[in-house]
Amino acid sequence: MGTTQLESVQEPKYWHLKTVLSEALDSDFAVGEILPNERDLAARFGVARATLRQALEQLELEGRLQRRRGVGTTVAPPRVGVAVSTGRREWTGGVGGEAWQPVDCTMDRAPAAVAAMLGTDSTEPVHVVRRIRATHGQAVAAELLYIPASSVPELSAIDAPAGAVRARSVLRELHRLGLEGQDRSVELGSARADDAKELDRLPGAPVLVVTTRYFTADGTAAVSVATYRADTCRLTFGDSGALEISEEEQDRQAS
Amino acid sequence: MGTTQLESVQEPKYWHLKTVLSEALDSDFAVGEILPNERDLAARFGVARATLRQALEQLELEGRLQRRRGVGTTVAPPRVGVAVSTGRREWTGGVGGEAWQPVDCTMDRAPAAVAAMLGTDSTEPVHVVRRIRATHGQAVAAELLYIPASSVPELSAIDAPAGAVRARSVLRELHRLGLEGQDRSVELGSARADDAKELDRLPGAPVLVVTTRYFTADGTAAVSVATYRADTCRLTFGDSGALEISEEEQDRQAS
DNA sequence: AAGTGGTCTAGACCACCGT
DNA sequence: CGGTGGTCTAGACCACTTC
Repeated sequence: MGTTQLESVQEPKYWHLKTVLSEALDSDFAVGEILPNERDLAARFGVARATLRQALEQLELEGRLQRRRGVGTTVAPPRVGVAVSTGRREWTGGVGGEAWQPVDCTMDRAPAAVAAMLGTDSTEPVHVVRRIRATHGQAVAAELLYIPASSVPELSAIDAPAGAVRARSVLRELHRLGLEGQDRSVELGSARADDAKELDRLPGAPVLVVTTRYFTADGTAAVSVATYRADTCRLTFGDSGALEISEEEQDRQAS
Repeated sequence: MGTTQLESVQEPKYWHLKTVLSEALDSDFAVGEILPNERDLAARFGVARATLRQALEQLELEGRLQRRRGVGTTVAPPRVGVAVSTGRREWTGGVGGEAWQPVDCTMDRAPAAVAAMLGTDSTEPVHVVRRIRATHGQAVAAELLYIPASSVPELSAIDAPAGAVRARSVLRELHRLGLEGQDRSVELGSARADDAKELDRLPGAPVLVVTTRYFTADGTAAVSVATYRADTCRLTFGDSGALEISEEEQDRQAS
């Protein structure tokens, strides 16, 4: 051998640990089952707790585990597919478990990045609608919708009472515009404190940030920034007439 | 000693640290600039290196920083938008920086999850085409394309030499089928060792996993599993005639 | 060889949940 | 209250890159 490297490259302990645990999850555990606590697990594998935690963090990132402070670590169900399709009826939203639920509506300055997309002055206040999306009774996404007052001129005179009621009227106005198209992007982020609270996660939890621009003939009418729980969600996109899997079908497959 | 009276707020140190660093990145650093090393930074902020690292990890996750072992920590450029659109000409791919580059083609068993989507027996070997996608000279994604032999019957007799040449001929056959649609999903994952190597990252690095099913009239013709670097990529989807931003435009905006 | 980030340890205390 | 995961420390050594 001499100068050549050892054939078995040294694999980090936490990586090997992750593999072992992953296989154990497949064979020895059922969804929802509680794992031994971190101190016991670390002792069983003969590693420090920090090392064990590094493996658990990876598995949680991959949606295999769910950890809750004060409770324990459980085996997570498969990720739920969430449709982020070219939704024609996006604003209204069905009454089923799929719906966006308006929570609040305020008037505020848009963040610089959003103002740039809207093509407005960043000091000009815009309508900010907060919506929550739930599936199977679980909150999966929190959204902030930014709508320049100029996009919904009818509303400026109304000045409805704040809260969900006003949110709905803004959405109604927006729906009335007749949107011509949209433009989406997805990237990884970490949950802000307010979003984390809505999603029942700790601040900094990994999220998929979906940014959508809504167009009318006049230009960008609104911008949405939606943060989806990365641990529990798989975003699905319906392309070119492909069959979009329905919620009911998913439930059947799961059972 | 333990905790000093760090304000009355119970904000974790690493979280506060992340905020401070993030603001410093905005004001005091240019893209590409090298930060002080972790030991110095930790000392400067009066925290343990592990705590400082927790903050850096978050910032790297958000695409603000780039860390390389043996080199240092640098300020990352804004994430590059990568089109994952309803690509009609997906198989061929232009010659520009946007292209998928075929690397290899083997015959192997598909993973169980892929076999399920293909609707084939998981023991039946399929063509496995490996492709790399690069933008601006940077590898951004690694893909495995699974194609049942039954989808490309013309090819079974040919048995071209392995490698990129065979990969290209398989893609050509697939292109000839006339695909009717596709079905995409995006989720968070961690890079396998082989993908990590292609993407110049460490194993376990966060990636966006884009799974695509390609349909013909007969059913699913192929399944692609592409892993994009989550730190450097923002996936963009062209919906319903929306303007897809071109690479050239992005470059102009960046400057 | 020197310097960087990556891994690992063995503790400690804190915040939160259930009982 | 006891038990859980979350944060934090002050070290140590390793793998890698660069000079």
